[in-house]
Order: sequence, then C-alpha cells, then structure tokens
Amino acid sequence: MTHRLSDRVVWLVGRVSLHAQRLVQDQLATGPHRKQHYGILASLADRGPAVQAQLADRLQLDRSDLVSFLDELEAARYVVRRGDPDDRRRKIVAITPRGQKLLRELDLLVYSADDQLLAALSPDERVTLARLLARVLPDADRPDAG
Amino acid sequence: MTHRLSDRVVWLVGRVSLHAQRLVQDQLATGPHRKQHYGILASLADRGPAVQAQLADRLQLDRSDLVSFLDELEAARYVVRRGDPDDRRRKIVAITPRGQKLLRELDLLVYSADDQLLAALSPDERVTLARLLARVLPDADRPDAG
DNA sequence: TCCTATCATGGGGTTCACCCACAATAGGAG
DNA sequence: CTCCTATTGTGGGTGAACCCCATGATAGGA
Repeated sequence: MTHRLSDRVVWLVGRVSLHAQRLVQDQLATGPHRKQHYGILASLADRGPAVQAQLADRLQLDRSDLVSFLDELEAARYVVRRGDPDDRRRKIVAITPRGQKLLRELDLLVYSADDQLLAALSPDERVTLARLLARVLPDADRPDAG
Repeated sequence: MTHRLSDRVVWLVGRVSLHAQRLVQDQLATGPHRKQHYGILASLADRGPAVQAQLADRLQLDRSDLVSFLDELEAARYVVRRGDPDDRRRKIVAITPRGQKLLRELDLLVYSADDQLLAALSPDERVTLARLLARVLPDADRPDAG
C-alpha cells in the first residue's frame, strides 16, 4: 500500500527544509545572526553590490523585510548603503571587509550544517540532489540566475 | 567562481520548500484547509488511528499545535477523538468516512502541486529526487517510519 | 506639465514552529 | 495504601518569516 506522504515531494521537501532549518539554527545559535543575514552577505559577496530592489529579487525576499535586515547589518557595519548618483531613489548596498570576515565565519557554520544534513549521502548523491533541487526552482528563484 | 548559495543544500532546499509551499497554497486556496490538515488526514488514512501524542510524533508536529488542528477537523467531522479505555489520559484519533472523502479531494490538489513543482524533471529524476530527500531525513522524521 | 512607474521604507497581519505551564491520569517505589 | 515522577491533552504566549498595503521621493515618458 502506498503512503502518500512519503510520495509527495511537496511534503518531503517541507520536512527536509524544516530539518535543515533546525541544523542551521543550531549552528547560528552562537551569534545574533539569522540565515537571512547570511544570504544577504553571500549574495553581495558572490555577485557584487546591488540596488536593494535587485537584491530583494535575487534573494526572493520581500523588499520591506530586506530593509529591516539591512538596517541591522548596516548598524553593525557589515554592509554599507550609498545613494545611486544616477537615480536618487535607489540605494546601492555593498558588503564591507568586516562583512566579508563575518561571512567567512558564517559560511563555515552553514557548511557544517550542510554536511550534517547530507551525512547519509555519498558525494555523488549530494551533487545529484543539489542539481535536481536547483532545476526545480523557476529561473527567477534560482540563486545564481538573474 | 563559486556561488555559495547555489551550492548549499540547506539554502536550496529552503527555496524549493517555499516554492512548493506556494504551489500547495494556491491549490488549497479554494477551501479552508491547510497543509497540516492534509498531513493529518493522510497519516490517519495511511497508517491508521493513533493517540494524539503518537500522531504528533509521526507528523513531527508540536502537540499543542496538533490540538488546534484536530479541533478544527473534528468540528467539521473529518476526524473523531475517542477516549482510550486503557489509559484515560489518551485520546485516540481516527479519520471518518467524511474525512476520507475530503482526503481524496485534497490529494488530487497536492498531487497537482507536486506535478507543477517537478515539471522540469523526467519521471526517473522525480523518483531520484524523492528517494534522496527521504534518505536525508532522520529516521524519526521519516513519514513512513516509526 | 501631468501621469504613471519605481524606489526605499513603515506598519500591520497571518502562518508556523516552538516553548512553558497545568490539571488529570498512570505507574512504580517505598 | 502513600508519594514521586512521567505522560497526555490543552491553553497561552513568543519570535521568525512571509506577505500585503500605503506613502513620500524620484524618474521618465506623453
């Protein structure tokens, strides 16, 4: 007989996501930083400075929420906001050297969580899983698209 | 150059989960039912009646939260709670014929969401993804474990 | 000049996961 | 039997995360 919950990927991926979330949470519990802070810093470091609206799109994050996160990151001087001379509505966000340093620390923690999550899989299987997950995302959602 | 967000499965799976969540939400938007209602009904149908504490463990759901969901489901007569004669603290939850009927409807919607989510993947790839996701979950979390 | 669109920002609202407390009950130690 | 402890269902409260709407400033085109 079929157990439908274990057949439904929408359900499975939710469980795995929750589990992954807990692992990341445990790793980040030592500091005041949340996973969004990591995402923002990583995006800025890997793909360069960006206008807030672009950054929100890259991370598939609500613009209102991004404002709060950037406020926190900027207060601690992990990022800087500077006005765009070409368009005075825009603010260009960039990571600071201090932010780069924090990112390196957080990256170790996230990598560790990743390793715990994938402990049961071989290196090949890990790659396969990552590729399949990436292909499931619509283009706009893909972290390295845009 | 490496884009770390697209390499971190903990991050990827979070994005995919959110996307899947939205697809399910869209499908369920026609009715008042949430994905937890589906999960509860599916677990009761596939694995039989259960004491609330067991059910919460099966679904990896907080016991307090389960109470509220069961209240809603019971009010609409999709499930019944009956006292366990062997242990008067316990209440045994079972799905009703009415609940079975609702489950069949919801299952179609969830299946449809699943199909949308996996549109980019071949049948083989879908199976591979589901298997890998299931293996990533610890035993206690696995929907068909316990 | 006017109309529309976009930007950052603020506020509120909802869902979800999680935690603590508590009364009722069970079960074992003495 | 009397204590002590554990478990169960339940309620309340918290924080994170996602989402929507409004607004003032600015840009750009008709």
